[in-house]
Amino acid sequence: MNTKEKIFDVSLELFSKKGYDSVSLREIAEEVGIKKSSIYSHYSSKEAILMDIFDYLTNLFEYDEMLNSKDLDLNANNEILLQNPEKFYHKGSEAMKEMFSQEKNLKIWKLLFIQMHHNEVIRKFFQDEILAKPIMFWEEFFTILKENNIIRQECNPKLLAKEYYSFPIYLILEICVEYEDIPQSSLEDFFNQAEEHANFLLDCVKVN
Amino acid sequence: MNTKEKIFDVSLELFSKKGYDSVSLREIAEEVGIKKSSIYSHYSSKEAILMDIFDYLTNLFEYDEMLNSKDLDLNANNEILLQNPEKFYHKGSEAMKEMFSQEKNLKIWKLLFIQMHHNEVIRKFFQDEILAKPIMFWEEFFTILKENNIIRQECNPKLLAKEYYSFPIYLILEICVEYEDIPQSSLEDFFNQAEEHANFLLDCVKVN
DNA sequence: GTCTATAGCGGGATAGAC
DNA sequence: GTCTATCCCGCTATAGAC
Repeated sequence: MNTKEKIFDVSLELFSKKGYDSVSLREIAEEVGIKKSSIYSHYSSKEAILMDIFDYLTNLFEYDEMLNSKDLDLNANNEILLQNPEKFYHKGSEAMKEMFSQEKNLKIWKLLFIQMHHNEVIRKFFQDEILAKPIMFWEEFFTILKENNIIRQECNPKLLAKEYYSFPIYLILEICVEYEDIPQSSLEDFFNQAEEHANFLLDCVKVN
Repeated sequence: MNTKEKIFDVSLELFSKKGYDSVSLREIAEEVGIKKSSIYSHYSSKEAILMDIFDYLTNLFEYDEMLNSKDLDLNANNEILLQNPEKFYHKGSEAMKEMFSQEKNLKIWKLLFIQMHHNEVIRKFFQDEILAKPIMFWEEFFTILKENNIIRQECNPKLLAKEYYSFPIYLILEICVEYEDIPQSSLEDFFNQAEEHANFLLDCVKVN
């Protein structure tokens, strides 16, 4: 691993634990094993490191979207929906699990939680990618379930979207507040709770 | 209003917008209308201001708990529960609404959200008072409803507690991310959504 | 690319006149 | 209590030797 990659990794690690402001270049350099001025051979400024990490996040999200677009394009999967509603029914909870399957992802979430108030670009990203877009997806999801009479007609898809999504967000917040390094046991517990939530909510609203 | 109170108010305002680290004494002093060194006639350090604000929060929470203890002592209200289950049934949603009835309270939430990663004392407070204790309350709430056969026997009170509480937490997060100053219209929307959520969840689990 | 040395700045905090 | 002046410190960033 070259020095620039080390700087990147160490910075992500420290920023996600303490926040951008509280981490000094000296601290990063020490952890990497160089002097702080050497950082400027790789990055033009401290802010540039943060933005490099942020670009990485952005790409990661776009990559995930690309991967998922096949399975989660709700319109394209209408046939599956009509032929095998039960299978489609739990696609949501699987997607949610996948979202947090990597510890790295949770580290990124924590960084976003800590950093969004400081940096306008990151705040906007959080607002759009973490809050708004997922809610839109779930709303569409429940709308289709409703249209196809899989869930009860008195259900409000917009409400259900938030019912569905607020739970994992709460779990993430819980984890981020509780741990500096997220233990594996906590992740498994997280999955189980998310799964239980998905089953509960879907059972509540489905026809029959 | 005396100078110390001004410093307090200005600091709460600025800290909740930008976070403790990003606010300088110079900035606070300018807003108050004095020089930064004069702050030390009222507070021994910058940290002392934050801790003064934090003490205020702590008292506010204790005061709320005292006020609510009469109505929300679940054991003491068992009679009401048995005589008039419907009334008790919605006590929860009312308590939830009350929790955010003041704009000041939301400002405090925002401060906690921003600041909890920086300061260990505040992190602990957030973890206990904002996350753990309310969940314990709701778990007890749903346990009693279950014992008295008001909600279905297959319900898991611990899960329901999080189902119930994660929704308003999500709403608060949404508001904190979206606004510097929280507009009245957004607060009303908040109440309506919280109410809709409470009705939805309680309808889902009640017997009949 | 990495180092030492240092500039330049802004932060929190203190001393002492008024 | 408020001011001006100043101190000390740690920060980001730069210059220049190797």
